Amino acid sequence: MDEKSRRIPATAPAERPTLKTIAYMTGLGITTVSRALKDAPDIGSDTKERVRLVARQLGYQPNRAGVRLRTGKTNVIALVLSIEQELMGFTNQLVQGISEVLGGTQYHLVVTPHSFEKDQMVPIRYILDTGSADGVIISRIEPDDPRVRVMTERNLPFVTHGRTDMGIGHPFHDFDNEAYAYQAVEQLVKRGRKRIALLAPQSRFSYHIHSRIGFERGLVDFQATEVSMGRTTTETSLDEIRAYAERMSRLPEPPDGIISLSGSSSIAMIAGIEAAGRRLGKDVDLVSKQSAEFLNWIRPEILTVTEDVRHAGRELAKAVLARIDGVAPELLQSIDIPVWSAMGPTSRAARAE
Amino acid sequence: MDEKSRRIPATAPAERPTLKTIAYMTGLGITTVSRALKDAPDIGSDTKERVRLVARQLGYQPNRAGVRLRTGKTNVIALVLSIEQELMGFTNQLVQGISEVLGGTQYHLVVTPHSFEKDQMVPIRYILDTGSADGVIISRIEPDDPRVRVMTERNLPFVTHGRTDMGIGHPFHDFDNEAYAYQAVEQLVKRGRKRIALLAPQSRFSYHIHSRIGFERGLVDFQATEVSMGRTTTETSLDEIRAYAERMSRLPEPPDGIISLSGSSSIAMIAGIEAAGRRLGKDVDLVSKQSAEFLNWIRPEILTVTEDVRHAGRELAKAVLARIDGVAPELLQSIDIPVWSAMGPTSRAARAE
DNA sequence: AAATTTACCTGTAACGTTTCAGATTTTTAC
DNA sequence: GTAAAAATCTGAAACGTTACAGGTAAATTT
Repeated sequence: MDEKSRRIPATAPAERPTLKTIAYMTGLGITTVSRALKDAPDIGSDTKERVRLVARQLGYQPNRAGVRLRTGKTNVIALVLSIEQELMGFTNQLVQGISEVLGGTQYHLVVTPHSFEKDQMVPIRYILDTGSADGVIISRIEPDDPRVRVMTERNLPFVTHGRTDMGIGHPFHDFDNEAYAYQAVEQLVKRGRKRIALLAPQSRFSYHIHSRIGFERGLVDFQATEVSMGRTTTETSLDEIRAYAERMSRLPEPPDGIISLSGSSSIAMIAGIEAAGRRLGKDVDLVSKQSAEFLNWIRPEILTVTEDVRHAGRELAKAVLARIDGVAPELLQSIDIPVWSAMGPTSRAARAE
Repeated sequence: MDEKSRRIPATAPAERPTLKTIAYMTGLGITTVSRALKDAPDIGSDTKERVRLVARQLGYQPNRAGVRLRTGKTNVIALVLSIEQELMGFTNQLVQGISEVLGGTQYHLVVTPHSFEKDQMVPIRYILDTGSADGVIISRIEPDDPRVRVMTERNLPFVTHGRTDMGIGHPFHDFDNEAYAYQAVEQLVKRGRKRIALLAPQSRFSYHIHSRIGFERGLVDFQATEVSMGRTTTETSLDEIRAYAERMSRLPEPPDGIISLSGSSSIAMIAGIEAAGRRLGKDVDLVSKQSAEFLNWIRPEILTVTEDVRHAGRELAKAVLARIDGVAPELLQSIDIPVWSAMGPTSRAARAE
């Protein structure tokens, strides 16, 4: 009775409205309200209108736990990431792109990282066992990918950022790394380069193979030769990449063209090359893919292709949503082609030097 | 009866176990099982042991929707991000750090971006209205931040990446930008620099103020003068930063020292400085904060402080979890101090040139 | 006018969990 | 040997939702 001992303090938020609230306010049954909000055919149109009005007025939002418990629908998209992902803005862009699409829907984005390559399956199994997502987005795809196999078997909608080679028609979005590598060779040969090195990802990834194929096709078509990068990949530590690049640059016949699949690796490459006294754009040309526009700020001479990861995020999100809605996997496959950067504002800086 | 028309195909996953399953297998009541798994004091210790054994055997995981519906506990931490966040790996690192901590718990990480500064409150209100998270992590903090106010009022556990000045004791983790700016001036003066410019974030952010304070204190203590950056901030587009840096570098008395609060801005600064024909380390020194080690790969001469955003992520996650567990906000406040990079491997590259 | 159809609405049950208020058995106290 | 206390266990109810099986009244058919 005392003012201070009230259950509900003055600042308490209004109780969250439920179907019951709306049912009470409209004088209808809970079922009717539920069906009205779903635009079911057996509800009168004026009733629907009335229910919708009240629902809007109250700011009704369906309780996700209720829906999930009853129907199993989580309204969650899981983004499964390896923590070894590229540093330079990749995840950021991907998340932004996905969110752009999910923003207009009831879906939430849950980010689920896993530590090591061995644990690849852990988050997938967790999602399968607990039913904690309606759809999954994975990256760092391998040609024969166990994650793809198990999600296909268990009928969990998913999309891959990258392609597999498993004879399973699944949704994917990919960047055309084959075309990139091929065109990169072409660009280098056009600049008179003949001895070319390819810094590719680890061989287990699908895009290693794609870039190798494009690269080798390019070597043949444009008549250049390969200089080996040894065991160095884009996953190698930057220090080691730098060291390797320096050693390679001091060879009697060093490469005069280098193609890199990763922006951060390129930074280390440049350091190594220049440490050996070779000059970019003069002694050697570098072609690099990047996920954020930054290499040309540093060295305008670099030929760059910026993979639009944000766009990839949008495509991936749209694909997985469509898959959840039952669209055939074959209709949810897309590939981005490389776009070569025109020399940007920094080219002026270069000329001024 | 026909093999093909069975309800449960050979590949069907075993039904997910629930408390009911365990109750049935142990011959106990559902309540008992529930209490046993929570280690409640009114359950016999041998019963507990038995229940735990069966639960482990079955791979029992509590149904999150059930828990959430009944208790309101979501087991979700929401990371609220502005899409204008720094490009170079910031989000990535933050997410990784948070996940590292959440990985050992029942909590999931939901990433909730919002588009514009105007919409700052939208995701917060959504979370409050729908109870969709047990805790919230926000960044880009303002001295008087409406998000902090409303979450405090409504008693929603949260932690800020940055400090406020509202007289509200709330959990935060921050980088000591004041110390950074102060020490940056010191470093520059030590190198004989006297006319110093500060590229700070927009003035509405708390860390603008902190860096200004440290900067101005440094100017006084070490007897240097300021060269204005005009309206240029770390949020200005890279093109404009470059243009401003170039113009500034062509002044009759250009700055001989520049302090930058953002790694990507520094790239644009460098481009502008060099476009004007000035040389880093010779005519002008640059001090920069960065969230990933990359500036010294590019220009070894830059004095860098790398903010360990991954560590920040861990601290933020730990703080918000502790806050959920009722730990006093005042005990959940931490500040990282600047760590100046020793010249790394690239310094060799620099010397070799 | 009766039978049938149509249009519209609704109560019950269930999803998996926890809280509450007991219930039963065993132990302790006297 | 009985009363009280302690130790263990449990069913019912509720969180918010939707599927199901039906109910009622009006409109249509015959």
